[in-house]
Amino acid sequence: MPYPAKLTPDLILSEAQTLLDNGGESALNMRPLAAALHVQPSSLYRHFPDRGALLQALEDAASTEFNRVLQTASAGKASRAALWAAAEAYLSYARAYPHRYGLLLSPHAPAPVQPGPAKDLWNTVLGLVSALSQTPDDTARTVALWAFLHGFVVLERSGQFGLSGPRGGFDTGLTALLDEMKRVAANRPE
Amino acid sequence: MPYPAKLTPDLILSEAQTLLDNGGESALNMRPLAAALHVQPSSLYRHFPDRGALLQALEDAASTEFNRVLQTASAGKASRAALWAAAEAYLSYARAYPHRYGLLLSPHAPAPVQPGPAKDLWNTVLGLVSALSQTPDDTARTVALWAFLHGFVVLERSGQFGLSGPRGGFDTGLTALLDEMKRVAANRPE
DNA sequence: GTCTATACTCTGATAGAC
DNA sequence: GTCTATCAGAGTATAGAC
Repeated sequence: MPYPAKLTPDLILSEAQTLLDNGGESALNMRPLAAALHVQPSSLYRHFPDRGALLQALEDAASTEFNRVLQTASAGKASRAALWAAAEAYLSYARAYPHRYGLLLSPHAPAPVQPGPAKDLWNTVLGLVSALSQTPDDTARTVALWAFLHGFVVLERSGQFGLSGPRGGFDTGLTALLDEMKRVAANRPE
Repeated sequence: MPYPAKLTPDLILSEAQTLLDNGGESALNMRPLAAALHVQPSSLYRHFPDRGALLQALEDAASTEFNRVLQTASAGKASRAALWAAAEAYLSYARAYPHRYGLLLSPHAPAPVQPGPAKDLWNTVLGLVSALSQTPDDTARTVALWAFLHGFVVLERSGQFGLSGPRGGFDTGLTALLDEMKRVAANRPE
């Protein structure tokens, strides 16, 4: 009484996504994945050359998805509101899908210098920041904002804050960074 | 012709520190550690009950060391200069000892809510921030600054920035956060 | 294209001789 | 207090039957 038992890349990826979401990268192993698909581990290798290929596929999907989330959140808003909304969406996504988010900034993740989904994601934030600061290609402020957002996500997740403080820290820090961008824009046409 | 061959907790910790610094937590394993000490793996268990105890000892040492570094860097400076110096020291330490730093913010690290070395570290930064913002127990701004610093460290390390931008992002972001603290202080006696 | 069976390497940890 | 020997488990990946 074999189950559907027909393996396709998409079916494998779907189950792999579930394992990733539940237990993180370290829980995405070939044996449990095969078990969840009612298949022997060796069968997976007919569809993906190795575990790394599986992770890469999930990583690309997460980059694309995350990028779309940020764009949707900021679409049609004025520059400061757009960036604020994107920042909120950033936080929400990282909370909702911590392990997908973790995949995006894993050590082996390709730097966003090379074309690809990660680069697209970078460009989305770069565009929002540059619009607010009215500074073309404002990498410095993009880096600063991204560092703040990522650091907040990581610290919050690791429980390094107590129970108080985190949310206030987010609003305070974000306000400080966005206000500075706005201030620069005001002084720019000088 | 056995080597010094006498095992002490400090000797073990010293070698463990080397392994950690070279390859991170995942490189700190009992077999390589024993080999480096010219000893059999089982011998280590006479001095440490398990691997976790070893990691905990290294983590406490790193917290204490890091705290001392920040205090030394900021000692005797005016509030803004003190905080800026501490931030620079934070970055330098994380760059110089990435794996010790990584231990401090590992998922299993105790939240700085409980007394201990981690709490002391938190209090150091909290004190510097509160002095500048002239806001007692200013957890929100401490969280914001810490998030920024940690995020910057992580992103820089993972190569997520290109070759340009990082350093400018650090100065820009730090300036924005510290200026806001100073501004709040100015408006406080109101 | 899935199966059985297995090779290989790594991990932490323990029992008991000396 | 270090040793030999071993347990028990994890992991990725491959060969070859069907």
